[in-house]
Amino acid sequence: MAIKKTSKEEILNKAINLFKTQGFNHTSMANIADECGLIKGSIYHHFKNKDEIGLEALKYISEYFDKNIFSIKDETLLTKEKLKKIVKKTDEYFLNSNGGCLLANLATEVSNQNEAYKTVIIDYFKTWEDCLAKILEEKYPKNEAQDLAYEYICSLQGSIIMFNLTNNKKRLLKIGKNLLTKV
Amino acid sequence: MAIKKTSKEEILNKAINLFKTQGFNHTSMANIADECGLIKGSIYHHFKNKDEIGLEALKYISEYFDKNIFSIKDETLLTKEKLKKIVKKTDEYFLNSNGGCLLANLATEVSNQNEAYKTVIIDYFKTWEDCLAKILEEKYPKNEAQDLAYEYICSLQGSIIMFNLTNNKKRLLKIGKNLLTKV
Amino acid sequence: MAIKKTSKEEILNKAINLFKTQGFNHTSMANIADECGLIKGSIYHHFKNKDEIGLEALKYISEYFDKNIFSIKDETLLTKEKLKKIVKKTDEYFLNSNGGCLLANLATEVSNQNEAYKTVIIDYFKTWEDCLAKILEEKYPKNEAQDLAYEYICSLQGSIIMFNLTNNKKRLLKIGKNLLTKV
Amino acid sequence: MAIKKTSKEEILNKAINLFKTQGFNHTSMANIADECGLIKGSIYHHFKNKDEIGLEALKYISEYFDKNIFSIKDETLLTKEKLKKIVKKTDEYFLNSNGGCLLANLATEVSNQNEAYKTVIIDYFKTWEDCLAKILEEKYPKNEAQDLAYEYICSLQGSIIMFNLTNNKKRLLKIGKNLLTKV
DNA sequence: GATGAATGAGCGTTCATTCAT
DNA sequence: TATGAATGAACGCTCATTCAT
Repeated sequence: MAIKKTSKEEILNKAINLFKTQGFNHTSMANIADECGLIKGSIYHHFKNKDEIGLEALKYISEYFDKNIFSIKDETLLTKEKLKKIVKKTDEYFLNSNGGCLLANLATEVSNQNEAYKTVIIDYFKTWEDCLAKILEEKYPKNEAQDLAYEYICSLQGSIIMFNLTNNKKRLLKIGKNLLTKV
Repeated sequence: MAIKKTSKEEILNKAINLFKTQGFNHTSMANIADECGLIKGSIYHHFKNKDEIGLEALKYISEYFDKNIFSIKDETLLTKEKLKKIVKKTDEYFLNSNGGCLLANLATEVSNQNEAYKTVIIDYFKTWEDCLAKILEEKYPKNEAQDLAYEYICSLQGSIIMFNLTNNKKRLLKIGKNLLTKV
Repeated sequence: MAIKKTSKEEILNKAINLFKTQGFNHTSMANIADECGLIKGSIYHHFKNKDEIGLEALKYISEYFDKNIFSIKDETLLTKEKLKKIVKKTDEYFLNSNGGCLLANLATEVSNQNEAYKTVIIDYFKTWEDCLAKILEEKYPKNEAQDLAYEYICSLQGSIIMFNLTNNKKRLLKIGKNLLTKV
Repeated sequence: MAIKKTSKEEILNKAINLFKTQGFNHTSMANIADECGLIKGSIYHHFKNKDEIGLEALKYISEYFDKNIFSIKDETLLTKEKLKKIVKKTDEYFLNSNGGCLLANLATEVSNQNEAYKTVIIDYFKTWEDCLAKILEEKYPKNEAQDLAYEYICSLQGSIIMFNLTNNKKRLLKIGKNLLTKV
């Protein structure tokens, strides 16, 4: 025994998948452990408790967006090209994200009971909005840019819920296309 | 003993509130019973099991929308007036609905594991979309009307998630206003 | 199922026995349940948690002493007779109390971590001391009476520890005899 | 790696403190390791298992008493002086012993389940009693000397329990003073 | 219809212990 | 020797559910 069988990141990835498809409260430590080929007690070698897994899961995804998507706003591209790139990467992410957006899911399922979660989630959506607004400001006044950004994120989040129910890809992609018509 | 202390509807209402604010899986039969002044065993005189409460909760809300909001489409009013009335009632409902939209919440939390839930939820959103589309068709071609309806519902659902996080009423109301500019 | 199989008092008595012979921390809810012919979850119908069982166990014994032993101080008997009666009942109790004095045991095992326990335990020993002191005051000045009472209780408690190790009844009884030579 | 960070004796001392203040069963291997700046697995390089730590802890204290206190009986001093010296050292030990007498504590908490522990504990108290009896025999007949020794130890042990509850030093010291009045 | 007592499975967590590195 | 990762059993506790009263 005592051979290294897993890593913090692997556990996190398996947990994220389970949280998205089964919900946070319906995912047990045993479920996560199973998925990693461990027994549930072993998870505690890597995480203090279940809440910590949830919090680190939220931060993990949040950081993924920061690094891979939101950072595009600072690239030297034409307005339209920047937005196109962001929309493309965002669409790709959610089309392949079985179970939707973890941040939004946990916003509805647990953020009422967990202030630390709530803070990360609010921060994620604010950063997203600011990222898009900054690009849109190249063509729109500040307020309008912010509103457009907000409305896009809302429609996308609503659309992800619908995509989960109906699996209609076209409709999901339409939200991004709509945004691109604005620049 | 054997005094009637409660009704099915009362239990349902208390359960709906708990499901919305705490999530379905995090709400126990004991929580629901407590809220009704009963002990948990007594709930089973009214509902077969917890899943039935969830299902009837979804249907209860769905029927509320059918009767009180979606039916407006058949009233004899000008296009704009009809839409105005629907938006007003919808906004009122969600502004006062602590914890957001139960249908959308359960769509993310449990619909993956419960086909009966999923069916009701899909039907609810379809009916909603058709209701709006029917009105918008008075001014738009069929496809466009359907798209506008879908996009409004998506933005509203996304906006409800944000409202739950930030409590910003103005932004929630903006979604409806946006729709009304379209007619 | 659902037939009444036990009572709060029965659970308490079984728990007391286990706490005394195995220690509080080494007695599991499953141990207590086993002893009562229940499964561990069922215990929670009668007690909120394990700490409550411990606290009620302490109070239960404390009240037994109040009612059956300490109350003797108010009976209309000669000083010597009162003391004799108390010593006799006390000796009987501890000779048949497998595992010693729960109050003293929990004083060493858990009172450091549980203020509520500590309070009950301190109160028990104070009441005991005051009871004996009141009787001894009939023959001794106040201070001396209090000291004699205290020393008796200490020797008895020490003696109970030894009795648990060696099972020497005579030595346990000697402590009471000693006290009686004082009046 | 493989640097010597600790010694058996250091672990033992930390463990003794924890056993006395938290109880044996409530002290985990991780608690002990923490206190030593190790991780729990490392403890097993020094001790076979937790029971061995407990047993060696008991022996360690027992030997301390043998060497530093019980040995006084063989010094060339007047009876009263010998007793005085023993009482002084004993009082000092227990006044500074956070959590009381480990031997007595484990006598109540675990000796019922562990014969090896029980043997060491019984032996400790027997040696103590014999030590005092031998000195008292210089002034008293054998039986009486043994009884006085036994009663002193019992009162002291009971008094240590009370000291832990009330922190009243004076009362603890009174037990020793009492003994000294006897010679 | 309501209650109180029970059940068995499962929860998140901690435990003592093992062992390759 | 020390470490980090693992194990399996047990912990206290909660769950949805059942049913005689």
